[in-house]
Amino acid sequence: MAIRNNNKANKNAEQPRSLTKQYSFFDDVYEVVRQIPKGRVTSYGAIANYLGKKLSARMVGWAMNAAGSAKPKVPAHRVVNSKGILSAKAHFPSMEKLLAKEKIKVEKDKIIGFENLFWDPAKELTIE
DNA sequence: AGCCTGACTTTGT
DNA sequence: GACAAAGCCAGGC
Repeated sequence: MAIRNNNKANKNAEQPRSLTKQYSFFDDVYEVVRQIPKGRVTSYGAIANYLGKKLSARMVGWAMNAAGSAKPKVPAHRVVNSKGILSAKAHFPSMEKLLAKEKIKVEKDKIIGFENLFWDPAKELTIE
């Protein structure tokens, strides 16, 4: 499918995990999510894939759960599942409204023109 | 340490 | 196209 992206050259993530601070895989997720351009969306799988595919898409969703408590705002509303459905809406009801502000049309919890608005970090961010 | 859960994805029936 | 099952790995208890 068009959405899938078996990128394998992303092992060398540019995210420094060292430093004195505690590093979490969550931080990577937040960072990627924040890179999502306004008016565009991506999927959990795409993010997981970008972070190294070793991870699973569930972790991204799990990270989003904590994202609500993240200090910098994380546009979790721009992250949906592979079908373009607002699966996160159940935990983040305001996302539909936020999407509307970005001119993203949603019908029955599904993003209209999802494939067109899809933003794949592994592709768009040009990994090295 | 061990078991359960989860904002997912893919594959098979 | 709808439903079921398995794989995924980090956190919470």
